[in-house]
Amino acid sequence: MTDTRSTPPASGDAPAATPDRRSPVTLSDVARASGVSLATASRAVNGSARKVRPDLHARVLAAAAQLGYTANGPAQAMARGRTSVLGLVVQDIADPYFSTMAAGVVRGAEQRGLVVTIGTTGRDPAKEAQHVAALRGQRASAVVVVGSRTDDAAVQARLAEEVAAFEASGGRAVLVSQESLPVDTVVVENEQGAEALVRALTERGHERFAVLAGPPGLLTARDRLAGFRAGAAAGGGRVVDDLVLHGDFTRDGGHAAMHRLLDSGFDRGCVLAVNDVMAVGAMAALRERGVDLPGAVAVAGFDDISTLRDVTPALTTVRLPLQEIGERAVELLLDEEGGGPRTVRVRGEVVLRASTPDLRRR
Amino acid sequence: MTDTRSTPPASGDAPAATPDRRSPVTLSDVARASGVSLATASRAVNGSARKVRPDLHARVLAAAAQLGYTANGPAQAMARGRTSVLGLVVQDIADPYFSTMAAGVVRGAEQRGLVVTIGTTGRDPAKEAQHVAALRGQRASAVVVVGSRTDDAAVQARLAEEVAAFEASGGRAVLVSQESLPVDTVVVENEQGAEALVRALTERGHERFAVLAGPPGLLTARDRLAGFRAGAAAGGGRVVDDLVLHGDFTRDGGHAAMHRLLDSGFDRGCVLAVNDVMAVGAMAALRERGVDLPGAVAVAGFDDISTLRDVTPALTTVRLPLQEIGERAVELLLDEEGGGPRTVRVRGEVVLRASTPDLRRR
DNA sequence: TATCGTGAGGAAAGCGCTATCCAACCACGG
DNA sequence: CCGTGGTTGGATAGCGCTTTCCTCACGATA
Repeated sequence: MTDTRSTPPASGDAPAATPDRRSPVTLSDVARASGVSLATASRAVNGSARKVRPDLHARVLAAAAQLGYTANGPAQAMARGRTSVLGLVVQDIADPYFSTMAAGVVRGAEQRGLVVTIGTTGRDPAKEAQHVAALRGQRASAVVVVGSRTDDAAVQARLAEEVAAFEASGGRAVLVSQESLPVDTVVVENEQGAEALVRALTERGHERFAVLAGPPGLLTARDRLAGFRAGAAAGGGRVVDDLVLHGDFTRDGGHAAMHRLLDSGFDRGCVLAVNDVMAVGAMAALRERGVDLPGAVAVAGFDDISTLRDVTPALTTVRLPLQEIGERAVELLLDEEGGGPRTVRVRGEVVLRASTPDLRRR
Repeated sequence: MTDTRSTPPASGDAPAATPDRRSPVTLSDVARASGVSLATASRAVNGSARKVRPDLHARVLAAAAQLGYTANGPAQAMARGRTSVLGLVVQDIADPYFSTMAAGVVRGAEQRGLVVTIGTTGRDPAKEAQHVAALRGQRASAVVVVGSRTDDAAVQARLAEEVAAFEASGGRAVLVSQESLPVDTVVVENEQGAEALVRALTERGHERFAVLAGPPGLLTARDRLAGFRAGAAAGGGRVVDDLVLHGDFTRDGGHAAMHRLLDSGFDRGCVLAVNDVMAVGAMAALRERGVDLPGAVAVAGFDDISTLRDVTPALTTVRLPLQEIGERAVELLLDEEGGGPRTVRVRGEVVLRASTPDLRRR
């Protein structure tokens, strides 16, 4: 197995390239110019398994640089039967959760000479499978799906089917966050993180918890909710069922849910949001209603989105190494597969900040 | 490797497609299965200029569906001489400024059946040209470079050269934010927006302005600074030169610059940051030093990053339609070119919030 | 010196698809 | 009944590159 990637070894700073040439320079041109055969030129320009005599090798490279040769990607892809494309599928690239992860994927991919394409689903899980299918048509060599994890069995089955087809056609696939499928996966330990968060809060004297729980069908949200419950129970506190409100997984979802919670008479306790943006929405709602934050109502989130680290009061949350998750996904992609599907588990780290004051020291 | 495909011509077998087929189905398979020539199959499967008799057309489509045919992207690209890839080059996809714009580009591209690839420069302007070159090698049909706009002439020249080469090879290019090059461009009216912001602030009674100005070589930052100066002058206020501090274009850059500003004795006035993330960093610094915000020191930013809309006090800024900019760039790309390079100008809108109180009403 | 193994260059066969060119075939009009 | 366009299918020539094979030269072994 050669791991000679096709990354043009041409040093980035070619001395006198002439990229203004009109009709594209082909490898044949290079071969002709350097007086070797097409085959030799090909072997010299990319790192083939076969060796080329040093002087010829240098001559070809020089000619390539002089002519401003750039390999024709599609042609290479076709001859090889595979592109060097990594397809990334996310819900919404403007969402910091996904864009941070994407940054990790892009970094990992660029290091390895892969091009990243990005597809978005706009929170429609059915589109994930469509994107994977399209990527298969493009002969992408890898795909990373940062999933939504719904509980819609038909949708999941469709995705599983497409991912299987993708792998069957020779590509590698990694899912982030949905371990139910038989594929390499990076999972976030949502439940464990949520539980640890609430344990830390009960230690600080918080006892009465409300939850802004996100959409009912979203497994990520559900896991976090379960973790909140477990943590509360373990710490002797409790999550009152009446105080579990569902809503969108967005800032506005949190904002609306918090208003509803206040409408229902809630005016003291700790509000746990299943992600940071919802928590921030909740804080906005509390401010609008003139509630003492964090005196009367404390708030905590999940994710530790970096652009949200400067809200006031500083938000207690569970830090997820989002960028690292992206990088790990790429690693998983490129490592030789051992046996069955592997799973990388990533833990969050509880970060206590001012939005959840220590009640016992007060 | 023989490819004796045992394509079962038995039709009407199962209505469901069989995407689990191992060796990829080619157009030849479809042609054979439907009893037409390869040429006809090609014409039927994609929208060729040539017409195909309706019954044949239907038969080919049926066979394609039945066999689970997916076109081989690279092969099509090679035969056509062009892919349907739009290359997007940004500095950092985790930065909300770029990710929001990227979302606009992705949306526009997906609507038009283009695949978006994303390249990042990590704030190194020289990498922009490299990415454009690579995209040319991939025979991308379009490229959008969201630029850094440095004043490094050599770097700019290199980019101009690569973009020209890209266009010469038949692709379309659009730059965002750097109008100095002879290419279609979307420019943000930074100076105008900055001036309008400061005018609005002087109307509210602000008179003494400090500026967190970003890197000296960054033209975007420089334009905004110029706008601040113009606005202050017009409104009878002033930007004291001693109070113009340079630093990174990031949250930490703003944070550090604000600390320096406070160290220098600044303790009253309005701080203008050249972007929102710097403004937020500055607010954090003020909080750390116990400065009355916005009482003693007011703060304003630029961009109106949506995840930053919930900081306290709410940040006065200039709203930029980031997502729309991305979409406009794609439009520019696909429209038939008229004559010379076109320029789309986008204005910002001043948004006054609590971080810059109205001094006269107080 | 004759033979074999090895290493490296060259010719050429595709990769899967599009597009050009040809050949049928049709419906007319003369 | 034959000539003329106008259609539409089919054969086929590539697109630019990788990758077998094949060949040849060279040095080592007998």
